[in-house]
Amino acid sequence: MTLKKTYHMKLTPQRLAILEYLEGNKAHPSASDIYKAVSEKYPMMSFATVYNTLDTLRGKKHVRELSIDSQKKRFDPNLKPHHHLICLECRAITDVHRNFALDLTDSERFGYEITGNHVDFYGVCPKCKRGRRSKI
Amino acid sequence: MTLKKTYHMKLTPQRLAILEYLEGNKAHPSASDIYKAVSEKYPMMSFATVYNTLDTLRGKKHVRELSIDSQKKRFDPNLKPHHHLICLECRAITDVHRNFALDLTDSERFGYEITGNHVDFYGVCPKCKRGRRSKI
DNA sequence: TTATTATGTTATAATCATTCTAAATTAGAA
DNA sequence: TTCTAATTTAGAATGATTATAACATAATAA
Ligand SMILES: [Mn+2]
Ligand SMILES: [Mn+2]
Ligand SMILES: [Zn+2]
Ligand SMILES: [Zn+2]
Repeated sequence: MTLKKTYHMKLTPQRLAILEYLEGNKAHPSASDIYKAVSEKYPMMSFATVYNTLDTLRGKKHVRELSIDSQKKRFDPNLKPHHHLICLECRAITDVHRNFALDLTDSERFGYEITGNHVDFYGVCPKCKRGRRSKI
Repeated sequence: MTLKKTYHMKLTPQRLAILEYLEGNKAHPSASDIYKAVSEKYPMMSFATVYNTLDTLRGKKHVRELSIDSQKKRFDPNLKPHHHLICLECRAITDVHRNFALDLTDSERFGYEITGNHVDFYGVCPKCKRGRRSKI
């Protein structure tokens, strides 16, 4: 009953499997990552259900949808406000938990009402740096 | 001859039309925005050429590709380092020219070699704020 | 200037992520 | 247990982007 109180949605086996996969997941998986992982354990799972569930979870603010990757949406179950560090070679995404005080002046605001911000740091992850060295 | 020196690529009428459209364009257009605008003047223009040209321009660092919009890539001919202010309702993108000193500590860096950063500010643009009010 | 050719353009097909549809199933309320 | 609105499913549809291969041409050099 506690899960139902938390999520405010019908708890189907499919949804529980997706939630279990997302719980504490720091990899920022895409819909197909989730489908691949979850359908191994639950082969009845449909791709549409992954999309439907992610859409419902996003609507209820249980996951954040990231547009970091222009190929596909990626999803983040970590709801604490935070930023990201992105490897330009392998597209790995790592959390940056720091509160940057980023305020715009009125003239920079252009009449917008600002509700939030997000910083992307770009670079090369340690794994890809190692890979580079071995190719020289 | 000066254009050729600037761009280091064959200058075809199609490319010149695209470059002319992008010159000073602050709207951060998508490939289809560009195709629509340019093919009005140059109806022989193919969609593939828009993609090919954008790819070439990106490779030569004459445009930046933005992944702000998860539906489609958007392109920015403004090469000065800057950040963006995004309307969550109409997806308008406005430039923010300010240099934020955003440095990560070693422990936040996770072994990454950091090459840059980009801040997205989210909010509602003045046009959409007006639209909201009239719907109340 | 003209011929040559590497490069660019085009229509079209292919691909990939995502959304839609409509029929079958089911979680949770009564 | 029964009932029903919500969910799942396979598959089709859509939309952005990329690939293909025949045709055209900008830029180079003779
Ligand atoms: Mn995260
Ligand atoms: Mn810009
Ligand atoms: Zn990497
Ligand atoms: Zn707006």
